[in-house]
Amino acid sequence: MIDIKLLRENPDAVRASQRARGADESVVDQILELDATRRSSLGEFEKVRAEQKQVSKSVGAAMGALNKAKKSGDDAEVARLQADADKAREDATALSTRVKELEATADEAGAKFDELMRTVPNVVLDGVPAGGEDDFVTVKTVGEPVQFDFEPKDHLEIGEKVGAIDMERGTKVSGSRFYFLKGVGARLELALLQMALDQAIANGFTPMITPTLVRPETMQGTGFDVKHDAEIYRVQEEDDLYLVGTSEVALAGYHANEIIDVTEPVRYAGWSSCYRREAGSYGKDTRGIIRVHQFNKVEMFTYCKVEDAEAEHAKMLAWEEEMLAKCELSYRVIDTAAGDLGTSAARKFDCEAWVPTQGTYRELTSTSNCTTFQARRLNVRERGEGATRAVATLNGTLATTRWLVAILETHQQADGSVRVPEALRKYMGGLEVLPVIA
RNA sequence: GGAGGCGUCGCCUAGUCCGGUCUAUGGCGCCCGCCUGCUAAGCGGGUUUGGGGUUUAUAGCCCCAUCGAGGGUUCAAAUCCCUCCGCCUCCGCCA
Repeated sequence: MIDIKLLRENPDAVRASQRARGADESVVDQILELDATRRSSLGEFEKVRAEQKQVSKSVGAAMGALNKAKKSGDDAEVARLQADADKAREDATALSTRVKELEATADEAGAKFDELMRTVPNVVLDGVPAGGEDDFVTVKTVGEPVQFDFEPKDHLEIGEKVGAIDMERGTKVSGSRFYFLKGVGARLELALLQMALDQAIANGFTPMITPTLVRPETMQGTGFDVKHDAEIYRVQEEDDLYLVGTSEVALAGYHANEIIDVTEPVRYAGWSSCYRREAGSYGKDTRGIIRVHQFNKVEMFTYCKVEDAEAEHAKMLAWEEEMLAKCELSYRVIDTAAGDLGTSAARKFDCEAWVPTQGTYRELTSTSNCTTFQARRLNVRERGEGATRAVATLNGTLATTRWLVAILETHQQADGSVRVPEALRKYMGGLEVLPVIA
């Protein structure tokens, strides 16, 4: 959720952001109007409510005096006080009715306001390219696309040759886009994730193995729409739970409704399976493990002061690049255009690795600066000068199953074996080459 | 799965049976001040969070909500009723 104060004080900033995203600018004026309505109806309700409380309290006092008089047996006094009490009660009843009406009006105005506020995506940061998916800016390109003196095979063919991937049986057991990683494939993924976790720990992240089923409010707080998002798997027959598409969800929810100390950035590295329905991607990336329903990931997640967010974002990008370098991959970094940012992100950098048989760069990492947007929804705050305020949250990918695609293809050799990148060897018992077994 | 108990403003706690100065008690911790060579002790004050209003404005002041969450009953709910969430104990089942 964006900051209503920003929208009130600088509506043009929000309009500009909406324009850059290709989203509706008119919501700004609609919200300003609903905000005014909401505040005036709230004021009215509170005024009458205060009155009602006064009168109601006087009923209490009258009852007390009445009971005292009854005990002392003064009949004339009892009659008089009884009349007072009845009168007060009558007044209170009338006010109570009025309060209920005003409260209903105020609640309605508040609900309308909230509803529209929730539809507004995060305000993009200065420098984010305007436009849609194709309007990204390439920040830099690192390494050259690998050249082969033989015809390179795609990751699945290699994966099968070295006994790393079994798609056919994955499909048999669970359906399309499911797979088995076996033998060196299983080892390679664990090596990659373990290397990512070690790097994260070295950089001050606390390792976390997170829940992968979460409640609707956790999902929603992170910025996902559980009712309409076709990407989310739901477990709803007996339990109202949702399978996460990333451990970001659990890590963002971790400090929900808390006031935390972010004098220094609080960093978590989440290790989890991730689940995505991949609805609407029929026919796209159907071969191999590039687009699958279930994969594993090590994800960085930071809570920090909003002033520190951009610096932290740069660090996350650098850490992602460090991982790519260790895997000896060629890649480019893109600054995602406003219209292609998620709801929560104010800026997003993707690292895309070169995939030889596709002749293109494919996304391996994504790091988003969500500024205070997620924290406001999840109610994660810090103590500031006299008051509390929302913290900033950021996330970034350190490793995923998809990395195996780029690693297998980039480091393949003429006979179909695969050279293991130096940095990964110690995580694979010193193995230097994945040998051909089929 | 069955039966029961519990959830109070950082922590502990009074209040809940029987609704009405509860404007939620007291202690610990923490903050400010006083006192004192220093420290400790002592004394005084403060100490949930969110929202609205007032103000040039941080402050200050006024108001509303907040006793796990949400509904309900009532002039009035921490207190009575319902639903949900969480924690604990016992029994059963599975490992």
